[in-house]
Amino acid sequence: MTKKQSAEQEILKAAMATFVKKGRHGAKMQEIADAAGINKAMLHYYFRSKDKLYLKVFENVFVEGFGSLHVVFKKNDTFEKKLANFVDQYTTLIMQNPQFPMFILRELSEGAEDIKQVFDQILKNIQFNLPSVFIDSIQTAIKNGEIKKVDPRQIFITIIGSIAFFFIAEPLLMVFLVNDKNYKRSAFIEQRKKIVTDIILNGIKS
Amino acid sequence: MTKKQSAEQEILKAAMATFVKKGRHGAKMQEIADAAGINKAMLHYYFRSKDKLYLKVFENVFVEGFGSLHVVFKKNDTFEKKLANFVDQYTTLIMQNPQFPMFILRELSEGAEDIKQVFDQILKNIQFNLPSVFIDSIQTAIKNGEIKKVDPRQIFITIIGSIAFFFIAEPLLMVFLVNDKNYKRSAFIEQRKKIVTDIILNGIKS
DNA sequence: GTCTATATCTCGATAGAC
DNA sequence: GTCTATCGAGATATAGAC
Repeated sequence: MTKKQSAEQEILKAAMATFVKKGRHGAKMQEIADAAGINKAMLHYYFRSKDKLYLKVFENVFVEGFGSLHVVFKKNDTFEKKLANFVDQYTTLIMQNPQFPMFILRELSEGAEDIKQVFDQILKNIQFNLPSVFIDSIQTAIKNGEIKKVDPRQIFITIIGSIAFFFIAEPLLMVFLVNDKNYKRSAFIEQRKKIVTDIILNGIKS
Repeated sequence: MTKKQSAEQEILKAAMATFVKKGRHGAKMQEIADAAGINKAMLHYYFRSKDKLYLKVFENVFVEGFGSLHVVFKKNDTFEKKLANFVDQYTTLIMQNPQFPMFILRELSEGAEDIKQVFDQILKNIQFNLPSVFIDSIQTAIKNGEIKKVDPRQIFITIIGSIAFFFIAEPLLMVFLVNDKNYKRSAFIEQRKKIVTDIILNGIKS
């Protein structure tokens, strides 16, 4: 039996799906209500306004999607294994919600003031230290002689970008990949994990 | 003297800036009119509707921003030089309009039907063959023994992603980079050209 | 071609019955 | 808590004078 969720949870779920797909202004309250199978007035009853609902969604997406990602880096291990592990885990995480990265980046790129404030607040609350954990780890690997002396910030961006870009650009990439009879999404993504790890590791190892 | 452009051109220019920044639904006609220094009614006079203006903007952004990019690959040269050249040129191109990639990907990700149709039409008209030129070039390099046997589609995505991701994610990355007193955007981007080229080349060379 | 005024419509929000 | 009906703001679009 599918356990009936509370109306509030149903709304939030539907709102996440709708905002993630269409963005802050593209998504309509009626559309969210329909997706939740709930009357439009209830959205206001539970969340007061579209803005408040939207900000709640943004927070949820960020925390659910990326909040615990730095945990992947806590192990003591060779940089090679840390990298392979991270690429694998991060890719797998995104695969579950392929539109999350685009949503976060899109909303930040619009530069709305209220989003900036909420975002700062989120970062404080969840102690989102992925970059520093990451960069510390890279610096250690450089000192150990595992990898070449390359600006850790650049390596960080290259790793994250190599993983996330596929999902961000997927609708565009599909235009070209879909001609390909060999294209199978899940296999391609699995292949991608390995290749991204290989390229970056070979690209920076001593 | 600044040569006075036609009203139509002024509108299109303002519409591009506004839609690129705020997206299809975030941008308002009044805002565009103000940016163009032209009465709002003129927007409808020249472009009939917001939808039509928006689709025109999408087409212009894509063609202006990426339409001629494959030209960079026409030279007969080593793969190493072709890659370095491409990274340099593509980065420089995006730097002139850093928000173009996000705009294109964002609008495609929303999956609106009219955009899909216009997009198919654009691809036919401009013969956007960047991926095939790219992939052919990679396949040749594999046969020559210049680089390892790696799926060219994956290499393509990695190269494009490594370049574009910085600009797509810039508002997010700034949160972390800005603490850094050493951070100078233009220098960072120049440094990035070299590092991306190095990582990928070392990552895949035989 | 350009502008003012206004019509039309979409959508977020609320009132009030149940 | 939930629903129907409706309001009102704001945005697109048009009419019509110049």
